[in-house]
Amino acid sequence: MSQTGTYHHGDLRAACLRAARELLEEDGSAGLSLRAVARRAGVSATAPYRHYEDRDALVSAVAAEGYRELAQHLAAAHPSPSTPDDLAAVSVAYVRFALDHPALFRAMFAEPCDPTNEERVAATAVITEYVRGLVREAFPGADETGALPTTVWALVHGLAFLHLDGKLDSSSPEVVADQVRAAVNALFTASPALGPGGTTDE
Amino acid sequence: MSQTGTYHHGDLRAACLRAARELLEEDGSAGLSLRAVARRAGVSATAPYRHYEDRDALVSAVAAEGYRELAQHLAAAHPSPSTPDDLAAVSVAYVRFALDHPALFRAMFAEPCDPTNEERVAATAVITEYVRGLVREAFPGADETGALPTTVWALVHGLAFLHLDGKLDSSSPEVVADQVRAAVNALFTASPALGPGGTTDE
DNA sequence: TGTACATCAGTGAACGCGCGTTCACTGATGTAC
DNA sequence: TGTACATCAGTGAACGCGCGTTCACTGATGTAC
Repeated sequence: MSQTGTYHHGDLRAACLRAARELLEEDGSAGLSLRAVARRAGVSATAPYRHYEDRDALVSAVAAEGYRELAQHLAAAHPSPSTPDDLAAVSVAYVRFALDHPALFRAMFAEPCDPTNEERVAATAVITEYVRGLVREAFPGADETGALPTTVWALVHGLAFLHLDGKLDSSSPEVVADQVRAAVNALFTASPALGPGGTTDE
Repeated sequence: MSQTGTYHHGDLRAACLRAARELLEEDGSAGLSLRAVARRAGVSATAPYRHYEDRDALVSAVAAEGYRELAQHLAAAHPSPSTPDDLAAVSVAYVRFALDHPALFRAMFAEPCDPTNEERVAATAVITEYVRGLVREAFPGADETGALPTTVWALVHGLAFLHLDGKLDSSSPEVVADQVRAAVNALFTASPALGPGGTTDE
């Protein structure tokens, strides 16, 4: 436990993760290099190799951490939503997370990643199940076809990405939140005027 | 019009665009370098600079082309949808486009891009308006709040990205299409069991 | 129709850069006796 | 409590790479007269 502070770092693994997160937010995924991480952690360029097999392993670790944080963030918004409004609150939290950690969110979702990394695959499975589970538990009856959880997730995920990419008005958190709530509402309240009935023309 | 084929290329601008597209699909956005494009076009490393100011300009041109093609692809699926089923068909086309051109689609949407490039900004505006317009014209009455076009777009966009990222079953085009239709249907047919009525608890 | 010349679209050498990764190494740590 | 030694976690030089971009250049084109 005696750290001279010079040679042995103490917890370089965690320090690398932290540095990687910072670089990601500052310079985007292009700025996330092993050498930059080492530099920021105040350590030689090759030191991180003691803790991560290669660059991909680091990126996957960052993504996995992101998934865990996202799940926590959603749980904090509402631990067990049971009404459309509850679900809207969780949805707002999802989109907010994306906007607050844009590069991290992109790294989590918008990058081809090797499915070799166990930690990452596991973390992905956890968040996937968590999100689906939220909807399923909120509306157990509505899940006959099984499409609802996916629909809700896709809707919210799409909002997150469109905001991230500047395709929607993200000028203030309130504007974003209102828009997310409106969209989720649209999903859960029918638009009677549209009733297709038998308009299928094929 | 007399091309020796050696010195003057003829239409290097277009050839670069084509090469960039190919590289994108083969190696992902990481493979899209100006030098690789030049190599593939059979031209010296610096020749592309005659046609594109820098790498970003090339990427933006690729993205802009992608937007135009996406719009054409959607129009081909259904030129003027007016029922939920029509809209579902267009939605399927949207997701299919993403899955058929994954790296292009990512370049179009999942990458921070400079808003300086006029061509790109314009192309973005066109596709945005096109997509929103589709929904608005299909259901003019339903657009009181203005949320519906965004909701539909976000839903479909989210499905595209979740599929792209391997979070949903994309094993066959039919499976994907069914899922997209189911999701769009869920949006346009209410789930009466859920009716919130007055469950807002805030 | 022929020629002079401006312009255009390429070339290729060169620059400096940061990257991932390897390697043999060495200083610090902690454990067995 | 002291010491020998295995192990662990760093170092730093070095490799080869591909990149974006600059520069002065040159071959081809086409137009004015």
